[in-house]
Amino acid sequence: MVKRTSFEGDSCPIARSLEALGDWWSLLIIREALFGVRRFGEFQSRLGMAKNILAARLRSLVDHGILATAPASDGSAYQEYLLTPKGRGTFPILVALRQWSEEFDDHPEEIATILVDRARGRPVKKLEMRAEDGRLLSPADTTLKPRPARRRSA
Amino acid sequence: MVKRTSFEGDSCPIARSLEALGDWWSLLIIREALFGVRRFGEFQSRLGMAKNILAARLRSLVDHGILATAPASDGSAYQEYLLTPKGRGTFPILVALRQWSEEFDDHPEEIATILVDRARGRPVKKLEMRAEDGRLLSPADTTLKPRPARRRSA
DNA sequence: GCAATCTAGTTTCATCATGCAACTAAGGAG
DNA sequence: CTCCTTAGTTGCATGATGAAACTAGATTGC
Repeated sequence: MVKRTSFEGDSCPIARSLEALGDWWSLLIIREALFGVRRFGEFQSRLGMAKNILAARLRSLVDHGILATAPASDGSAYQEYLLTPKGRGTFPILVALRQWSEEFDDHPEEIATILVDRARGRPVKKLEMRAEDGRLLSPADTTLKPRPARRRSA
Repeated sequence: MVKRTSFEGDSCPIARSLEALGDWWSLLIIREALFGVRRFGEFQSRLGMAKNILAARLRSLVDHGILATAPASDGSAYQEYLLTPKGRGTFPILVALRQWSEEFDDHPEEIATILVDRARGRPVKKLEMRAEDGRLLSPADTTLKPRPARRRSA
């Protein structure tokens, strides 16, 4: 087998996420969907990507439960693609990618938009990692533990 | 040109991040680096990837300023790959991917590890988006604004 | 000091994925 | 009924990926 390696059976949750999101287009499609884009043609024109690739990605995202198809809301007989809760759950990932670019990009002047709190128009605060009790954590303050087996009584 | 589209000139910071991180292996290499992996052979054996691909990815990550090469710390004449601050700055992205998988994966029992606060051994809190004043924000509470032009006097 | 081995790659070649362009079939507009 | 739009699929050229073989310099054993 020379095909692209799949992370589907991998036990690492990061690899498992990448299995669904880790190609060049999926996260950008989700970004558009979060902006309210629903129709095939609108994804295609806004992202400027080839239609066959878009069709393949949409199918993959539906298969992974990130998008779902529904009859078009404008009354036409076409369908639209809507984010599921799992799809909306990717929002922190997109925010993390955005903030990383804002902080470390070599040409930040080329970044066109900033994410702001709608009520105040002020930038969203940097994502931070905290312990259950609220202490701010750095990478070095964390470690990995084996996942505890699920108890039957729970 | 039929080559893979590049997001390098794109004005969206998410696309720009994906330019550096958006392939199948880069984030996993960074994950290992965060665990302290530094040497070519150790990346290769832990990730189980082809050596030519690993060499290409390491070169790309160095080019993007995410890794830097340094003489090996064990005194040998080989070199090692160390995360730069920009590389360590990807940690929230990895945490976001991990938490998304933990929350939405269809087979969570296959996930082997959980990320915990080292001091208490308790799971890290979910990343949350907050306004400058600390208010918790949902995706709908945010919007995009054009980036303000940088003032010269600043 | 020299042969054997290890490390960190590069090269080769087969296969897969991506992307453009052309094609198609069902819907809608007039 | 005819034309245009939407949402795809198909074909083909090219780039990316991966397994395996190869290589050069570093290290180790003796």
